[in-house]
Amino acid sequence: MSQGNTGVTVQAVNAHACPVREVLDRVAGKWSVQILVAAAHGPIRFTELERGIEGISRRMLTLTLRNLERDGLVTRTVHPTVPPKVEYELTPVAHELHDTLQRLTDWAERNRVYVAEARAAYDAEHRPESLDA
Amino acid sequence: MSQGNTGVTVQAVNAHACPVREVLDRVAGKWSVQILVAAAHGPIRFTELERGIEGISRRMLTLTLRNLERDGLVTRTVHPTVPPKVEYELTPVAHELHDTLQRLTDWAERNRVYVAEARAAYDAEHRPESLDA
DNA sequence: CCGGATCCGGGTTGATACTG
DNA sequence: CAGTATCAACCCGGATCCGG
Repeated sequence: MSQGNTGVTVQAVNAHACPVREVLDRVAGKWSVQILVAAAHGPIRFTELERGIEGISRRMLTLTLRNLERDGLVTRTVHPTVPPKVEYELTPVAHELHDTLQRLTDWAERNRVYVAEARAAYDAEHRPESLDA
Repeated sequence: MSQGNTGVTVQAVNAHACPVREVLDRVAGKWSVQILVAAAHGPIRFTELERGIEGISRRMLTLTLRNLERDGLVTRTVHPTVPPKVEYELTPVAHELHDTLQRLTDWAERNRVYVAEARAAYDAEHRPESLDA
């Protein structure tokens, strides 16, 4: 448990800087946000998440879920039925975060093309991938 | 320039998922946000940033600045003076982002202790680091 | 003062196989 | 169904040296 493979987040030791990084580090994981979004509608099962996120591995799903649970963003409920059944649900705090995340989404939506164009222009200028000749 | 060390961002190929990840990937870099914050007040010089962020290396500062510029979030202005002088400034779009980021900060501030406690509780429960005995 | 280039370690992710 | 364990690969980030 010391050779780097225990968590999914980045939040190393730089949270001291500013609270912005603190929250970003918490959701900076590759899948955290998607899980938060997927579970926003209500309780959802492990397999449901796995099939709904498309591209995530069992390992990453478990790991990310663990961290989310650790931070008090999701609750884990085990139903001791014959075929095991575990449901994950967002906590109120997580719902607040999800709400805030949507504002970021708005920004992304609004400026998506702007950024894409800026990037294309920059690449055309600095990355001689295809010049006119 | 081919063995992985060309950029600072994460934005690999998973931006297709949702716009949330798209924006998060863009600022998920370890220093992006801090630079955005530091430059929010107005034009700022390279060295100013370097000394103001505390802990960032020249390399990372340059790299992050490049990506920010590439995405159209900052502008780079070179003053051909005797000692070179380069100033960076946020674009309007970046200012919007910065504004949105502050909402996230609010969330972080409000729930900082909650998360910390949740984490402590979880660790105490699942990580036998120090039991009562 | 500003920045590029290379070397190199460490953390995070992914694939796969195994278990209750 | 829900997870865990191991192995390997990849990318990010830091240190340092060199150039304008």
